[in-house]
Amino acid sequence: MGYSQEHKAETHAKLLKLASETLRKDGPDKLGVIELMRAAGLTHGGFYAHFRSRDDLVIEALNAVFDQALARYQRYGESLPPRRALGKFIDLYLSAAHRDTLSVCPIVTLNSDLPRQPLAYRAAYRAGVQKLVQAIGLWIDGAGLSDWEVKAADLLAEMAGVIAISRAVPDRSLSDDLLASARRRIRARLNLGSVS
Amino acid sequence: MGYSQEHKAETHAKLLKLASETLRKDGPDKLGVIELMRAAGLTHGGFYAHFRSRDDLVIEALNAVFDQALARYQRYGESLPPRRALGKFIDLYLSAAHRDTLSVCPIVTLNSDLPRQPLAYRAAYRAGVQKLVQAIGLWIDGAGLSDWEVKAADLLAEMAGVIAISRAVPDRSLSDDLLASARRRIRARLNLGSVS
DNA sequence: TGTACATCAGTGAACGCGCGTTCACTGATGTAC
DNA sequence: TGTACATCAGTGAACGCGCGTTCACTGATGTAC
Repeated sequence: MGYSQEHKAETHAKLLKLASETLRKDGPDKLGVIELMRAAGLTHGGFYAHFRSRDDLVIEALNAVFDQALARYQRYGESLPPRRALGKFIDLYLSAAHRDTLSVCPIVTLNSDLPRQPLAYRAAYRAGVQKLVQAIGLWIDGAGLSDWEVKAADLLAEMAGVIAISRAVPDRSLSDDLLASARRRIRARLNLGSVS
Repeated sequence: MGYSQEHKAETHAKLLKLASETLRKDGPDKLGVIELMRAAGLTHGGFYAHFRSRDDLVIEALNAVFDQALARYQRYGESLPPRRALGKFIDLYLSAAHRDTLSVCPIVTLNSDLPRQPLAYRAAYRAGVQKLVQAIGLWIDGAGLSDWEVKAADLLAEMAGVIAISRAVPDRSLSDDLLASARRRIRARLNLGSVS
């Protein structure tokens, strides 16, 4: 074999990493085969040694994007008790830094695109959302609150909405107020106190 | 003139109506010149008698979509005092019907696409969001609540987020609970009572 | 009132371009003897 | 250890396709006389 199995796996991983970045930044429609291979320093024909089709790539990248988000969020709460973890997660999610960094939470980046995409993409998206809901739900449940599933979905919904609007609102100080007000309100609702 | 001025204006209006429907349903990237003209029963070449470019079309359609939403929301509250208007708006927005009807609120439909679009599109989008915030703010202010601008932006953010997540959540009954819980919470927050 | 002309919304072939995919190939390396 | 062969990741030209845009045109109708 001209290339070892590890070499192929490495290339596949590199492609997936690049693809997930593009997906987060530019959405599923802009994730192109030729551009991806160029970014990886390869030529487009080689793509089909790694993925059966562009559709397969998008689905793998969707899964990767949610797995990355999940890992990041879990790192936020590492070695913290559930209430503290939840508070930290909320503060980081609703920070000006998150608002100003495109492409962080896949829900914010993909929520309006995905309902228009093919069924297979939507299934991957929904599975990703569910994984996030369940991870956040663990903290909520651990904090002794009831109805963790509804509360977790609610929390993600509200925070994603706030980030989306905070990016669209023309007035910077209104945008900052929006984030601060949402942080306060959500913390109060979940009995988290005002500072982590 | 082979065609009267009114005829041209009518065709322009028809194109804009079709374009805004496509924009709401399929997003800015899927709003195509050829498809639009075909839908209007015309051939693609004639497009340039009505719009200077596809970009101009998208921007006009963005404005139209927000104007339509604004008009619809204002119709909800017609001849109602502000508190009642606000309550009705919230109930209709967070209804299962809205969740199951794609393409109603432009914020839900466009929020993740728009940040990736050209500057001119984003400007139109932001202007539209601002118009909605101000219209909702009028009700909030009229209901005697402080900080109407933050509260209005907040309200739109949360409701748009809830609709987005309620569409992505695989479990139907969780999705319904999500809507009901958001309605209750938002009504309570704005002192609107539990029934309109 | 009747005729010649100008206007311009709409036509449809053609353009360049980028896309996803195919395919005959290359050539470095692992395997068989 | 040395040689012949098989493998297969990656190459790059080519494909069909749909896109936005251009452009010479058509022909129904308003205007000028």
